[in-house]
Amino acid sequence: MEAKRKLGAAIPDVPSSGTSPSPVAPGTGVGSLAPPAMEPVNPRLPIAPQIYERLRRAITTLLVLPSEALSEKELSLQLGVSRTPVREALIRLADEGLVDILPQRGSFVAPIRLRDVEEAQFIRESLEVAVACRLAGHCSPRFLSELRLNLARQESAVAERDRDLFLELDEAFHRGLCEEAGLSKSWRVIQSVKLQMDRVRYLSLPEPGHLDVLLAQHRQITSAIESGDSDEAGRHMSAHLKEVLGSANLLRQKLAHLIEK
Amino acid sequence: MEAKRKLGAAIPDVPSSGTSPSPVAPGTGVGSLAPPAMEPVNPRLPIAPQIYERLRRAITTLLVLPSEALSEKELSLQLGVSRTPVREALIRLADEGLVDILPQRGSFVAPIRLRDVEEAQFIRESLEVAVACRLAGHCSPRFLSELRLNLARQESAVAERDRDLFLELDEAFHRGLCEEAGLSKSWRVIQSVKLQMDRVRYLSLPEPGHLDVLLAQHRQITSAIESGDSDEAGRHMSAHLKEVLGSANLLRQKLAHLIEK
DNA sequence: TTTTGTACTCTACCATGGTAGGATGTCAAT
DNA sequence: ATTGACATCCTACCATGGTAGAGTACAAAA
Repeated sequence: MEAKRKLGAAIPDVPSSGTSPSPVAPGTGVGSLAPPAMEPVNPRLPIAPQIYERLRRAITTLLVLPSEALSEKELSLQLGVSRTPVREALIRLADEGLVDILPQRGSFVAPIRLRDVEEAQFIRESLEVAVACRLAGHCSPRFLSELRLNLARQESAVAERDRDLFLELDEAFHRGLCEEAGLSKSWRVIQSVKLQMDRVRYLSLPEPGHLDVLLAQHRQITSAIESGDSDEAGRHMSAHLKEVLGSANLLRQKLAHLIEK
Repeated sequence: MEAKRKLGAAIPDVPSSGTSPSPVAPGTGVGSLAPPAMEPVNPRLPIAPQIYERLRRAITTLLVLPSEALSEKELSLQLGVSRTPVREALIRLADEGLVDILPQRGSFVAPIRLRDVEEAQFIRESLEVAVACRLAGHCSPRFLSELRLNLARQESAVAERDRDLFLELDEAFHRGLCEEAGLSKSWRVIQSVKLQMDRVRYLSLPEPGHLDVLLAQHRQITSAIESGDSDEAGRHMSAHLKEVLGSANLLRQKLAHLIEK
């Protein structure tokens, strides 16, 4: 049974040596200008979520750029599926603000709207501050040790300049707080609005001291939660999340061609 | 050939006027096994959103009860459309937690999960408290007068015991705060999670003094915002939103057959 | 040169048929 | 009487064809 997938691994599934040999060699130009060259889907699993995941990744990593067209037909051809699951994926992406669907005209990668990024930051901060406040002094020892382990791994990631690993651990850190508080739906909301910030974040160059600052803030948040100081936990979380957006302002001029408004 | 409906229905239905009085008495239950009997769609407008809207209303007003089956085929027959837009509507409702889609088994109205209702309340409160804090002292005079007008209309609605009108004005009140703060996406999130609370709220019988309490809280919030007292605005908003959920606990026993966990 | 009408192209959108898999009822075997 | 296998039904899911509408390019008229 290859359909069983454990939850918790942030690594996307790799259909390693898929059952069906793709008739189209990816990257060799099937006739389009700049194909995203995404991996083919696994036909044994529900297709629509796979399409969604691939498109989401392609958009947040700027593999496809804002205002680029996302044709149902073209995508279905490239991915070797019909238009229906592609359409379902596009609808969901449109719900999350990553795609603009213009009826009878086409679907396009949404521009980076600074307004939306700032509001996403507002929503995330509002929720996570409340999560931190609620969590302060109500953690299981088991969870606190997990948190400390995560922080230790963050430290080694910083030491090794492994930015991708750090971002992964960062995500696990914040998700863990929500789940320990029994607020899984809140994390879903955060994740949804965070997509708007991810594109900007992906562009922020690895400034040397930045990760150290973030790690230090993670430690402060953890300490405040552990000691049960609700206000302090909220303050540190607020400062931490403001830090993330700070990099966006630095990019404003540099990315004028990608940003709207 | 159900596609040949081009010239038939030129009658413009009223999509979201909101004031359509539902003839369903909340306490008596729907009683019969009668089908939802929803209005037919307008084929000139995009169909899928119309289906979504009708189903959302039917679920939040308990016209269809939890764990009831929502078959794509059956709904498409009842509404006179194909299964595709029905499916798209169901997917969106599943995203919002009002429908459970079990692959290859069926789609069902989600049970009222008290956990989810409480978390929806948490999310809403976190966001709206932050909105109120941000808004305090930063309102245009024009908006404040609008707010006062809304409060006056609320007062007359309370005087006339018009609960539906009050709920409508209540929604406009909270939405207005978000929009004045330039946080339209936040309102979308609030609206999305509020769906979980709406089913419970729809069941709360009209206790005589309840609307007066809510109105008084609206006034307190407005005053705090007007005077620029951020903390006070947040506190009043928090108390106000906690009040809404309070009725849920009263219903816990009464609705055990509708509520899960 | 500017404006307008028109044919064409491309798109999302919907209808509809086919398919795989879970659920259930029936019947035989123990 | 209980249990197991099997046949049937029903479901979501996907593939695919058709349709109307918005953009666009070009030609004709002012």
